[in-house]
Amino acid sequence: MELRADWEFRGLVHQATDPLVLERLSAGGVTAYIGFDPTASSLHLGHLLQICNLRRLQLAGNRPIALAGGGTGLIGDPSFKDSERPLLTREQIDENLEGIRAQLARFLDFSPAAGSTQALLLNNADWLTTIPLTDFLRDVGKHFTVNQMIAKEAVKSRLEREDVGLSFTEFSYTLLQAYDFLRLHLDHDCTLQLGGSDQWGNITFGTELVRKAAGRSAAGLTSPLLLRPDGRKFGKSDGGNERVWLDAERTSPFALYQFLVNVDDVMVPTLLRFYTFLEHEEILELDQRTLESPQERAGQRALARAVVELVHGADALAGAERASEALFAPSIRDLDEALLLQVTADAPSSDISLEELRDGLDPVDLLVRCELAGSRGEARRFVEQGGCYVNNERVGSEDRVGLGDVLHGRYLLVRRGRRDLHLVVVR
RNA sequence: GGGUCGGUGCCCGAGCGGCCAAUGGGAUCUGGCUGUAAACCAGACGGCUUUGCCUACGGGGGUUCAAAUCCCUCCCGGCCCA
Repeated sequence: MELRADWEFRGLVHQATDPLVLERLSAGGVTAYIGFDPTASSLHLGHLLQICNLRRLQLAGNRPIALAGGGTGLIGDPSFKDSERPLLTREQIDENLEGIRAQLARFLDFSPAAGSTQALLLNNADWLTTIPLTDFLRDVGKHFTVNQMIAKEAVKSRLEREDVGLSFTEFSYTLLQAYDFLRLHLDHDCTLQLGGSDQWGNITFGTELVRKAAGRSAAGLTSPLLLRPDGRKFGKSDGGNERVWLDAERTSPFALYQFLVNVDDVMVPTLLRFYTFLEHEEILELDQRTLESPQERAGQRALARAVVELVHGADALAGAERASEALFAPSIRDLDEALLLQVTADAPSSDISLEELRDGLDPVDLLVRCELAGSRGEARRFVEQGGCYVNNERVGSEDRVGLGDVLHGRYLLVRRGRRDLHLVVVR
C-alpha cells in the first residue's frame, strides 16, 4: 500500500504546506522530523500518533528523525497554552530525555542495517545551548517580524487575556523551533517537519526560515488533533486528569488495555486509523461491527490489542487480556492460583501478617492500608457508598475481613470502585 | 519606578468582621441503570481518635472576644503611565 493512499484513508493529514508532500513521502527517500518535548520522563498516548507517523514513513522508505527538545524544553512552548509554563531544570530535562530515548527505540528502527532509512535521535540542546545570542538574533531573528509572531493563532489567547501574560522567553520559543528545522536541514538534509495541528504555526516558521536562510524549500505536515466527543483532549485516563503513559511503570499494560477497551464508540474508527497498523479492510469491518453491535466492542478490543502489543509486546498483551477477562468474571473464588496472579500482575500489592487477619479487619482499615483510599475519611466514604469489594464481593461497614476470605491460603483481592485493584498477600 | 485591579478549595468563581471548611458551576469519585459504555438519576467531595477537634482563603506581622473578610509589609500577576 502506497503511503499517500494509506494516510488519506486514515485521515492523518490536517494541513500541508504543499500538495506534493505526500507524493514525495510515497516515493521514499525523504528525511522528516518530529520534535518531542521532554516535559516528563515518559511519552504518553498523545505522543503515540506522532510516533506511529514516524514509523509509517520509515516503513515507506523514508528516514525519520526524532528530535528530543533538550534545548527547547528549557524555554517551553506556549502554543495554545493558557498559562506560562514553569521552567524545567537541566537536570530534570536530562533525566526525562533518558526515558524518552528508551521508549522511542521500540517504535523506530535505529539500527545501521536500516541503511538510508535508519532513524536518528537528536537533541536540540546540542545546538540551541551553544549558539551565541548575537548570532541567533542576527541569523534567525532578523528573518521574522514581531508583527507576524504576535499574529500567530497559537499565542493569541495569551495576548488577549487579562489575568496572565506571555513572557518574552516563551514568546521567542517559535524562533528556536524554526532554527531546529534549519539545522536539521543543513546537517541532515531534512526537508519535512511533522506534528500535531497545534504545531502548524511553529512549523511554518521553520519552513520559512529554511527558505530565507538556506534558500531551499522545506515542507510541513500536520495531523489532526484528537478530541473526545465532549471536546476535551483525548488521552487522559477514564475521564480523569491522569495521563495515559507509554511507560509500563506509570500506566500498566493492563491499565492501558482497559483505557482503550473503554473508549467511546464514536472514536473507535479514528483511533483504529491513527494508532494501529491494521489493513484497511479490517478497519472497515471493525467500523461496521462497532456500528451494528456496539455492545460487542469489537473495535475497542482490536484497538486495545493492537496498541498494547505495539507499546508493550505480545506477552504483556496476553497478561492484560487475561486479567481483563478474569476481573470482570462474577466470582474470583473459582480462579486457580496461577490465573489469579496473572490478573493481579499489574496491580499493586502488599503484605499482611496472619495475626492481623485472625481477628478480622475493618474494611476501612483495609482500604487505607492498601492505599486504595487516601485517608480514613475517604475510606469510610467508599465503604458506606458500597465501593469496597473483597474478592469481587461487596463489603459493608459491619463486615470484617478475616481468614475465611483468604484465597489459596494466602491472597486477598481488594477492589475499590469499578476497577482499582490491590492484592494482599498473607504471610 | 508610579498608579490601579487582583491572588480563595482540583479548576472557574462567590464571600468582604462572627451564622464559613467557606454559595454556585465544572471536574473528579462512589452507587443505580447499561455494553467493563454514553446519556441520565442519586450521593460524596480538607484531615482526624467525627454531636467535637485540627489545618486552610498568596507569605509574614498586627487590630479584635472573633478575620478569607480590617490595617501594615513582602512576594506574584494583569492593565495604564514613566
